[in-house]
Amino acid sequence: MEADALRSGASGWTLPDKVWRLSEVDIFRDLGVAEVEGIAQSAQMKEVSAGSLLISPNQANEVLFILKKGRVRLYRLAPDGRSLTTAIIEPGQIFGAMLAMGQHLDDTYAEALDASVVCIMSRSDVNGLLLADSRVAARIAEVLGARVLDLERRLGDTVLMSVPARIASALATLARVDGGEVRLTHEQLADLVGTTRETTTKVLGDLRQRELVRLRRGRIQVIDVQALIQLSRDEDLAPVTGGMRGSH
Amino acid sequence: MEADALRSGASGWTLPDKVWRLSEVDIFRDLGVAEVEGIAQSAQMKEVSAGSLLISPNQANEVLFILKKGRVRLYRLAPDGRSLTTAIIEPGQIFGAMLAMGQHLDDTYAEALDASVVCIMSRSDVNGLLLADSRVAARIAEVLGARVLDLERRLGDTVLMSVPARIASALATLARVDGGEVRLTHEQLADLVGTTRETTTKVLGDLRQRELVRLRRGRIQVIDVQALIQLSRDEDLAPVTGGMRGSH
DNA sequence: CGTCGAACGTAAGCCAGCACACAGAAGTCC
DNA sequence: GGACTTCTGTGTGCTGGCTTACGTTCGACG
Repeated sequence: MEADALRSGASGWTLPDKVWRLSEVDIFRDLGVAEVEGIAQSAQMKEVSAGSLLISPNQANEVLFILKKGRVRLYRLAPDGRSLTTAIIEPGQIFGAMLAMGQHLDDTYAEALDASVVCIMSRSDVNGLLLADSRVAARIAEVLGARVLDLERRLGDTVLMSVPARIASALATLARVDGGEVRLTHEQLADLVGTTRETTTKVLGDLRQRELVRLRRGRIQVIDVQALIQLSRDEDLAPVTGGMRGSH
Repeated sequence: MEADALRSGASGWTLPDKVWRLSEVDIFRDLGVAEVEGIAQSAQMKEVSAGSLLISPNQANEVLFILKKGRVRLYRLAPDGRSLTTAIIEPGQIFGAMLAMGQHLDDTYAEALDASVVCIMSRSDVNGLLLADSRVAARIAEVLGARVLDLERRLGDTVLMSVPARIASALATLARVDGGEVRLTHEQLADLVGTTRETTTKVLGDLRQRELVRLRRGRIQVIDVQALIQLSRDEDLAPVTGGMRGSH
C-alpha cells in the first residue's frame, strides 16, 4: 500500500483525490509523504461490500478505522430490534476511535452503507504511530471535537424539537455534501432522526408539496436549504393544504 | 499559581488532592512537574459562584476550560425556554474544547452548578501548549472520545427507551460517583434525560416505593444500582401498586 | 421561630407520533 | 419482460408523557 492511499493533499492526483474531497478533516494532512509512508506500512486496507458489519459488540477488536471510500453507518440496536444511527461516516473520517483509547463501546454497530474501503489500525498502532505524533493527535482531537458537537446538536434536536423540525434540520445538515442530494431511504433517515419510516414518509411528502425537496427512490434532492433551516427553527409543522390535522 | 494547581498526581497532597480524585482523565498526568509549571504560567484561574454563566453563544471567546473544583452543566436552550443538559462536567474534565479547535458551538451554554474554580486557556495557548505536546493531545483525544461515547449512549437512550427507563439508566450512571448520592433536583435530572419535572417526580416516587432510591431534597440516594440497570433494560415501567395506568 | 422561595407531589385532559395494516411503484435480476 | 424485492404512500386507532394547574413541604435566613 502506498502512502497516498492514506493521505490526501494536493499531490497531483486526479481520480483518487476525488474520493477524499469530502473529508472535513484528514488526520494526516500535516505530515509529509515520507512520514505517511511509514504509517502506511503498519496499516491494512480492507474492501467491504454494502451491508457488511465492521463493528459489533461481541467482536471488540479494539481497532481504529479510517474510511477511505464509501459510507459507514454507526448505530445502536435496542432489544426489540429498533435501531438508531448515531453517525454516518464519510471518507476521510475515523471511527471506532474511542475503543482504541481504552473505552469499550456498549452496543454500537458499524455497517457499510455502500461498497467501502477502510484502513484498519490496531490499538498499539494507534498509540505508537498516531497519538505519539502531536500533529496527528491534534487532528484526532479535532475530529472527535466535531463529533461531540454533532452529537450535542442532535441530542438537543431530538429532545427539544418536533419530528418534522428534526427531519428538516437533518436534511439541511446532510445536504451540505453532494450538491444537496441526500442518498438515504426514508427508513435510513428515520433511523437518523429517531422516528418511524411512516412518519418520515409523511413529512417528506409535505416538504415535497412545499417544493423544498424533490423525491426519488433512495435519494432526496434538497432544493432550499435555508427554508428547511427556517422551518426547523420556527417549529412550524402546519400542513400546506387542509389535509392533515392542524398545527398545535 | 503553582503547577500543582493544574496537575493531579501522587505528589503528597492531602486536601486539594481529594478535589481531583473524581477526575477520570487528567490531561496533564503524563507530564513532569516542571512541564506543568510552564503551562501554568499562561493559564489563568477563575473562581465563580453557583449559577454563573461560563459560556454563552454570544460571547464566543474561543477558549478551553479545565474544571478544577465544583460542577459545571453544559446545556442547550430552545427558543421556548426549555433546556437540555448535554453534560455535567466534574473536576479534572475539560470543556469548551471544540470551540478551541476551530469549531463554534451553536447555542451551547455552560453554567456552574456549584461554586467552582476553572482554569481558562486561550485558543493560542491550546494550540501552542497543549496540542503541541503529543502526550497532552492524546489525553485530550481520550477525554473527547469518552464524551462521544457518553453522548452516543444518551442519544440512543433518548430515542430507544421510555422515560422511566431513561431515568433509571441516568441514575445508575450518575451513582458511580459520591457513593451513590446524586446531587440533583428533579428538575435538573429532568433536563438531563429530556423530560419534564412532573414526570421525573412521578417516576422517582415509583423508584422510592420499590426501595431502589431514597429521596431527600436536592439529592437522590441510589440504593440498588444493579436493579436500576436491570429495570432500564427490561423496559418494564409497570407501577408498584395499582395507581397508574397499566404498562404498555 | 416565622416568613418566604424553591423544590416536591399530584391529577385531569389532550395530542403528536407510534403501531399496525395494507396498496401501489420502482428498480433489478434472471 | 416478468417475477420478485425493496421502497414508498396512506389511513386508523391508541397511548405515553406533556401541559396545565394547583396544593404541600422543606430548608434557609433573618
